[in-house]
Amino acid sequence: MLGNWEENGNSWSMIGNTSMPASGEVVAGGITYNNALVEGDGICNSASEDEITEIKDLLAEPESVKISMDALLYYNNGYLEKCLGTGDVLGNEFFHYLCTLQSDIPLFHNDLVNANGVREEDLHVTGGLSSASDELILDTKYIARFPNLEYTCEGLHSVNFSLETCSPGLSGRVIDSSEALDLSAGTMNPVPESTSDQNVLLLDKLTTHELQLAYRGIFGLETTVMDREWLFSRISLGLQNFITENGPGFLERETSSTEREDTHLKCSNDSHETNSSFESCSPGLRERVVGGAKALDLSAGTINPVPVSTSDQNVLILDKLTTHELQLAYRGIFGLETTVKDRKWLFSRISLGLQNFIETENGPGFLEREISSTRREDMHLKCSNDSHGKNSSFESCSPGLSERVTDGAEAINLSAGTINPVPESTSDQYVLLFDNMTTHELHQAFRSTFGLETTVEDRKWLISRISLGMQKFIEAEDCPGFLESRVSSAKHEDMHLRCNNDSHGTNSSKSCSSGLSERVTDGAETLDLSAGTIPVSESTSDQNGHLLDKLTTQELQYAFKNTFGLETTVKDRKWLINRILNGLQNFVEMENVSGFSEREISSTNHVDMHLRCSNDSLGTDSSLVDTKNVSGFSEREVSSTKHVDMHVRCSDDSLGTDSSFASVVGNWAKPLCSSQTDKITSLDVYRTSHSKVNDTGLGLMSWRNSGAVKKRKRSRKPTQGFVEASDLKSRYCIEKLENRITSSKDKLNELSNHNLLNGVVEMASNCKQDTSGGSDSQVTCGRRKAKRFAKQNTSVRVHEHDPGDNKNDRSLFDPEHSSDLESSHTEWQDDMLESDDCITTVSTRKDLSRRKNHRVWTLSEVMKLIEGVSQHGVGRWTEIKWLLFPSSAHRTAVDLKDKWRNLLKASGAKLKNRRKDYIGQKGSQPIPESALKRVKELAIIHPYPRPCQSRHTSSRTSKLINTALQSPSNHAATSSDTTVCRRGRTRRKSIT
DNA sequence: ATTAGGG
DNA sequence: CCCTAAT
Repeated sequence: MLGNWEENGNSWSMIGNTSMPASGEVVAGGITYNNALVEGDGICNSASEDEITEIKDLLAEPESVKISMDALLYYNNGYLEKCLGTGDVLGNEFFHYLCTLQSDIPLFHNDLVNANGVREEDLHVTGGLSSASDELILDTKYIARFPNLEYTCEGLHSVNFSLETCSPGLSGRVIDSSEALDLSAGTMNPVPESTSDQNVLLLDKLTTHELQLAYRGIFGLETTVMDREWLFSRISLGLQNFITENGPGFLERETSSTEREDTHLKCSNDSHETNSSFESCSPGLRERVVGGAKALDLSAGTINPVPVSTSDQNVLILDKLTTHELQLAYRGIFGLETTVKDRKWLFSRISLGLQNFIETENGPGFLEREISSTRREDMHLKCSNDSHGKNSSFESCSPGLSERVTDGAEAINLSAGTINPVPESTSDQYVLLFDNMTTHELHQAFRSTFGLETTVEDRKWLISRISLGMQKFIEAEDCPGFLESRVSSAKHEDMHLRCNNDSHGTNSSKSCSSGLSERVTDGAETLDLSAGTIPVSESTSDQNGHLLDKLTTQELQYAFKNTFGLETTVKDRKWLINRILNGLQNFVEMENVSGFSEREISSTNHVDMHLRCSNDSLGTDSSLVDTKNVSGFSEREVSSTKHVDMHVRCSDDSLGTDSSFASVVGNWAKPLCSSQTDKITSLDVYRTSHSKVNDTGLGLMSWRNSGAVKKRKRSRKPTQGFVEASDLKSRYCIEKLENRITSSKDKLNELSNHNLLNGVVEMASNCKQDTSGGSDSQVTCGRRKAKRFAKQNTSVRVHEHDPGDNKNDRSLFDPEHSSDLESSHTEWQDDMLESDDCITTVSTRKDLSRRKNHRVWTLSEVMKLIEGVSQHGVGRWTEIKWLLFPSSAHRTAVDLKDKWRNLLKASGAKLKNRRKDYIGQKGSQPIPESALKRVKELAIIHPYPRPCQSRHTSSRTSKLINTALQSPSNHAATSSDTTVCRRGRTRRKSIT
């Protein structure tokens, strides 16, 4: 025993270096730590007394219980299918396992850096445990019991690699310069082909849940996103970052540790051909901010609407993190410690950070993945057709980057194919410039760039970050002035930095401005943030900048605060304008790409926008925009009562015609005169309107400025339908908002002086015309139209809708909401193509109160349900609904439950009186045998009704044990097992 | 508010 | 899919 110590109530004990049995590649001379706790994401920690006790108790159990330890490990490592009865523990609780950890270096706790410069956090198994310790997890023989102490996981030595190689700082750690990544040069993507290829393949083989775990391992964030592509891309990003941070060796280690070299990976470069055409995805996308004074055109043709499901989930994820975890995430992303407690601020920063990764570090390929991650396979987005299947490879995103060498002269090439080609000359000089700066100067530059203090000493990191930041400046600004000012501030006037717009102007201005127009309302101006492509086009920034130019410095500061949530005292107008433009740009992009910002926005302001655009099969673009609760945008600190909830959706018809976009954003920034005060409550106004739009795809912008807005207090709760109609977060926000509004009118008035929002937009909408629709769809469509019409003509009435109406009346809003409010692609598709047309009114209108809304379950829905059950277990219907059907207004938790019940019947899994002749009902879509089989399996793993939750869940472990005991065997659930498991409601009932 | 279960 | 009881 080398020593014990305590920290924060946790005790660490360092024991001798001999207790770890050799098993392959044991680290020579390693030190073995007892009672190390390895968290699910691979972070090592010391075990608390309780945890040690729990594990000890567990080990004291009879042999028969040992399986639960396996289950624990499986669970911890994401092999859910091997983890029995995880239903009860699948919440958000993590389980840790206690182990003996071996390291060849002393290990300290709490971020202390030891003599070797290895911090605890660098023990992180970067690939996620699932890949890092396969053998440990897969083979329980590695779980051996040691006579005198705790569980020892021999396999853990595999974790050691991260000890050896993960490095806190780049500077001293890049070993082989020939291989090393030079952050100053390109920052991104000098990923060796082989590496990324293998990586991708590797990822490909992981289950979705494993991907989620990998995600967690990398980002330290829990994710429930099911979309594999999304996960791929995120994980890839994360790995990419680790590469840059930890040196190139990482991936190889990662790869080899998985022992999956067998597959060859090929990187197809085909995809980058299509990278460039973001604008083709959404040629006319635009968003409008409307309001008292200005219209904000946030349109970004670029980034396509990310399905709300994703962003919802992201938001939920972030939401579930503690503030401290958010701070950690922040650190992970920005490399900066933060003590900011403001969750919203953290949200936004983290979101921005992720966004930046998307934009600048990974190139268009990522975005394509984003797009593809929407699962809108049927959208026929031109821009992603060919490529998203190949999103796997980094180099396809940035062909040639891998060849880049890392000498400073190579410069920062962030262009990654198509995004923002920075003239090399510029970036070259850039890098040289930075190289000549002192660390302190870099700190200053960093501060000026990001508005954040940093104490990071790593020059390369700083340079890369600053470069990234400057890159954004370059994009957003017409330029030279900015760079020059930077230069001079860095006392390097001798170097001329030039921003050669020519080199990238091509892809920006033209495509960006398609359809852009400056809107003037009420003598106000439009802030046009639109950018057809990622880079902020000149025209864009010109326009916006122009607009911003007219603001006073103070107003700019105010806008800055609204945008970033940061107070600034910077007087430099240009800086402010740039930052604001960038920020707004980020908002747009984030909104569309990652959706993270939704949280940020929604938690403060409330603009609930639902944009939909679809093309009919005749090729005529039609658009529908439904705006709800357009109330505000910006000004978080002051108000915190606004909510912006934007959902942009776009779809193309099967003919692949371009989709058009329309959007609305609330008012922005300009203070209202006090007479407009009450208009701040415009969020209470819920108006929609329709109009047909031609294939300009842009023509549907119509809005009312605040003066035209009818104000109305929402005196009642919205109908259920309305509430349901909004997807989860907006729902929450709405409710919150309502509360706040009613409770703090005064504050609102005050706010209105600051003016946040007051616009209401009416958007034209056009019911999708379904040529394929027979009479059925016509009926449906007609119904929908009727509803919309009703809505249109009674916009405000929506709120007056008597909540006491028959519940079924929610259908009045349902379709609207389900199609307009959802942005989940899948959902939308379901709605538009399936559900909508499949809604059948069973009874005639005579029996309105009794009518039955029958929506045929689509196969995709069924699959989602199955996936949901497998993930969350039976009985967590709400959870499943939120996570997998986040935007389906129909498909309530009850529906899911019912459907599952039916699936059980159909699958032949025994549920009560199973009728074999159930089989498929005619008319309904046949469920593939494989799916039914899956259901059957799940029925075994997750007995239905699910077992009652153990009452005594005092400890996580015991909870898990209970769970494991309830389903003793995953390998072969015997009938007796099942019986044991079946102590659900049925049984209780029989007892009663 | 959510779930189980009957209809 | 609806409804209700139970929690």
